[in-house]
Amino acid sequence: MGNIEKKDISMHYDFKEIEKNWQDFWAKNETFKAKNNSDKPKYYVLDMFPYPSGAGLHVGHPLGYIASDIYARYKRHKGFNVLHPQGYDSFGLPAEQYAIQTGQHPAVTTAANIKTYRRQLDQLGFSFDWSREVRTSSPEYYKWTQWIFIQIFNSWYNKDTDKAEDVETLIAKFSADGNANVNAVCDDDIESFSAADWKAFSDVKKQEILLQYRLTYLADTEVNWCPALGTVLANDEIVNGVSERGGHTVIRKKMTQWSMRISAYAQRLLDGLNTVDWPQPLKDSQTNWIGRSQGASAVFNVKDHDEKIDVFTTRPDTIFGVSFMTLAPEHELVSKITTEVQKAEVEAYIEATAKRSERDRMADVKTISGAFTGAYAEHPFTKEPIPIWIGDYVLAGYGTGAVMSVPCGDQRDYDFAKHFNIPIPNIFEGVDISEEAHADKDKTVIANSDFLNGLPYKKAMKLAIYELEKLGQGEGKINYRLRDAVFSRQRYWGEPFPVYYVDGMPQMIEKEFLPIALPEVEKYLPTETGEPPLGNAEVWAWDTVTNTVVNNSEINNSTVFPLELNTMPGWAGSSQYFNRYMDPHNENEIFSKEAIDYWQDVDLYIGGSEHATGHLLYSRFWQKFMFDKGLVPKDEFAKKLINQGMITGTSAFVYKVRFEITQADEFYDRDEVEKFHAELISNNPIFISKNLVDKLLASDNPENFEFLTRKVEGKLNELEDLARKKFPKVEVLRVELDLGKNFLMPLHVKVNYVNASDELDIHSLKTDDEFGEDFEKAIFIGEKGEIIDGKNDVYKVGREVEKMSKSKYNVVNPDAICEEYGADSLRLYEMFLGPLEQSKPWNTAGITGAHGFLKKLWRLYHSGAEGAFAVSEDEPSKDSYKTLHKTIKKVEEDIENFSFNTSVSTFMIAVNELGAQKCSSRKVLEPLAILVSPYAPHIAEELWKQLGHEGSISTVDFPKFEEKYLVESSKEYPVSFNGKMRFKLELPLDLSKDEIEAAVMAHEKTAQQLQGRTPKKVIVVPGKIINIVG
RNA sequence: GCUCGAGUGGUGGAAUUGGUAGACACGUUGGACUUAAAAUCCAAUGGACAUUAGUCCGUACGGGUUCAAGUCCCGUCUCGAGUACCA
Repeated sequence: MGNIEKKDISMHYDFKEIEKNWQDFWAKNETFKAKNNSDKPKYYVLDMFPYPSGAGLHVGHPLGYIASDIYARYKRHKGFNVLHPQGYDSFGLPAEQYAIQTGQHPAVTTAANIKTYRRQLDQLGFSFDWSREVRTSSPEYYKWTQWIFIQIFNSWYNKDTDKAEDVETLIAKFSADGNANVNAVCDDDIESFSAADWKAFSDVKKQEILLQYRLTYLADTEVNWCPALGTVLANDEIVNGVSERGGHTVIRKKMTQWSMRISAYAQRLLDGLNTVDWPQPLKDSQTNWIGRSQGASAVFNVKDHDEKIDVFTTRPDTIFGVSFMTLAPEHELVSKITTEVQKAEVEAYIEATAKRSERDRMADVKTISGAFTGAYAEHPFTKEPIPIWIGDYVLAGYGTGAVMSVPCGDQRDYDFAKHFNIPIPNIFEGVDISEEAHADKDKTVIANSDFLNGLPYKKAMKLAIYELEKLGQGEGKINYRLRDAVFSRQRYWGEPFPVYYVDGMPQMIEKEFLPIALPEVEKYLPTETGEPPLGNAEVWAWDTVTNTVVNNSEINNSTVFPLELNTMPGWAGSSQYFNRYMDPHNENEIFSKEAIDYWQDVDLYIGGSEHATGHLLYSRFWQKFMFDKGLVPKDEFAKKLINQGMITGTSAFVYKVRFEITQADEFYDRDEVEKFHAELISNNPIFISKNLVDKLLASDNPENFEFLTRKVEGKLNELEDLARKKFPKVEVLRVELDLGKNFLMPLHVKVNYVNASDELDIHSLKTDDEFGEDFEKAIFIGEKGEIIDGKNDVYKVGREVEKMSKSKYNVVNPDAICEEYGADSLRLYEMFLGPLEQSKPWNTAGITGAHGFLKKLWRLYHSGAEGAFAVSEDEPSKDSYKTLHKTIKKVEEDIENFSFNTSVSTFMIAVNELGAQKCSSRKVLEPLAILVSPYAPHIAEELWKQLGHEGSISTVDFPKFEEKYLVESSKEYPVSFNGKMRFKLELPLDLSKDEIEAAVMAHEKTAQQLQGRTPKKVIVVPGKIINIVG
């Protein structure tokens, strides 16, 4: 052998060599390391934090990363100091579930997964500043998550200043005036106390009271408990009444949990949406989630009791239509007011509703159920008695958990009243309510309502509130659907709380002793006594003398105390990571003032829309909190946000024909015969090609089936022989095609065995490691109807767009694409597929277009002998200049508009044109390389180097567009007759309207079109179009 | 049910203010090169009729505005996403 010819890199487009070289170069030179100070303006481009899953990336995942990378690279060319970091949201359920099953420590699996992720990200050529990488599961990082938790704990929300303040200011108020004049967001059931009371309270009592005000607090809450996962879930982690992860049942349960008082920020979270450039659907879903509604609270006294029922209503104008009250079954008054007679019924009802899971409750919304308490409330105006019911259509968690039921104006109240035969008084003028409630507000006039008679909705509403306030039995009120967020998880693989307990009261650990590291445990399941997994830790107690974590055996509750056993939820680590990236290795502060003052906020944030009501809401909440504390300069962390669409898969199907065996089975054991048949059929499948499928489905012409039967006769006979050998005593034994209704069975096959023409590689399928055996004896009938044997025919698969998933065998791994076509091709193709925000199907076949483009691009710079690098110093032709500047203009506009798909087309057009022009001028090819560089950075760097430049292309100035190269002297006008384009006419652009009209009318084709008619009108839009009407 | 978003060739998609519908790419068909294949290059490619010149239809469907509508207005249908007893 000896001399294997070493190919000159300049000779052909060797993407493997090029991509590897430049990835090494970038890493070695830290090309994309961002400085925290610069004369350049800053720009912060961020991708949503990835969870490093075990499965690695498929081609759908990098879509957003490619877009953000293009934008980041573009901004560098435009003279910005760009921050483009990446890291891992590495706490999470999958690693823990794996740990439970295998005993493998989640840290080990997580580290391995991160390694795979990193390799996959690196091979795509992203311009991340890896020196800033963070991992939420590393103690250096979660130290600051714990620190933020402490800050939140030490804060309360002052409604007077409308911001979070230190609890010290609250304590000062308590000491001075008690709590009567404190205007705070806090628990509802707070007793009032004077300054003297406060001073007299025990220490524990004071702590208890403060907990009711803190922005994160410990309280008995109705939580969403998921028994299968063994943990509570936040509202956004439940989809359709089951857990988002795994789809497990969720039930309501009362538990002591940490909660975040996000409800304090409801209005500001709503208002902030108007200040950010985020997609409207995302804003809409946050708006819905926060669920602001304006109305009034009204107080109804309970007859023969001291109790009051506080309700929230959006329709105080309908207060005279109240004919009953409904309380949620969980409402605290229920047990107090229920009469002896009704007790049994009410208790039975409460028990029945408590048992139902969230999903059950949601599933039968239509079933009306409830019970009468026997008690009556008093109408604030008429003083009439109103029966009090309970019903599970009233939610304990919304408003006050009680409603004033106005059946004539609310469909749910109406249905409930109908079902239980409760009167339905009509308080609307001229409205028929015999069939359904009248929920319309506009054009509604109130009647039968005392002082509200004759008033329209808006006026009645104001007056009703005024009168309620006068009575001291209500006031105008705004209510939010947004609940406080449960912040405890009964899990191992999450941030430990920096909390220990003294007399049952939570105490924060001082900042200088953080982080409190996750302890080692024997097993990752809850303890036998039902405590969270940290209950298994042996070294999990806090020594207040040494300020260290010590063995549980040392707990004495005087100096050594038990630590918190819950961990923080998944969103804890991702709620401030974007700020930590600004100064990720700072050991003394979460980030320095200089860093945050320089970077300010995220300029562009790209990620999936699935985070709308989770991460993106919690992050905004924490940001606003940090803003209140003066820690960050902006109260919204991301100016612009884009949701990239999903890439779906294009599944491939083969079609199995069913066939049957008819026989007499009286000589043999039935089960045995059936088993044999089943095996015979599954071992000898017959597949028919796509067009035969279409033919058979299109008509019930029996000839098509006969044709098919003839084709497979040989095989059927062979099977019959096998069957006869096995069961010789059977005389009638026939194998034939099943021509019944479902004669076809589509089966997924791996998409990588299908080529661009949808032809199946049968040989590879049959030798597949996983499924080869299933197809070994299979017969494939091809497009022409031939049994495939070598190259006599081809088998075409059917295709269908489905979600990319392992079970559908349509997952495409970027590693394989990079291997065959290179990262630059993959990047271009992903962008070329369609608009970023839209979801679109992946089909590997199309990548040849992007790859072909790169080869053509390469050839432009390699027009020398045998493809050697060659550019000329000659002045480019006018056409080449025009092509270049047209491209600069379009690409710049496209990137600014995030329309990456159209700029790829633009590049293709440019290269096609320059190729046709035989352009090899440096003056065109140099700027072209820069234009392409954000999209296909490796090839651009290589070309830049060959053009004779030192160093990276990445910060070279973006080419400047010059209008003068596009100025034209003439235009090819489309000439339309009655709006239909008939021919084209080249005319100078400096002609006046009249001159254009004259030129067109003089044209022979015009006469031909008009055929002697006189046009009624001639429309001329100079530079655009000519339309002749007549 | 409610709230958004979208319907354009065989496929992904383009069309900037209402102004040449289908750019660009895949696929398909034919051709060149080759012993052959791959690669590459050239040509055609919305449909129907005519196969020279042309004509008609065509952006989910039905109306409307306009010299001109994929684009604007009204109504209908279909699909997708989010949300779901929120008083």
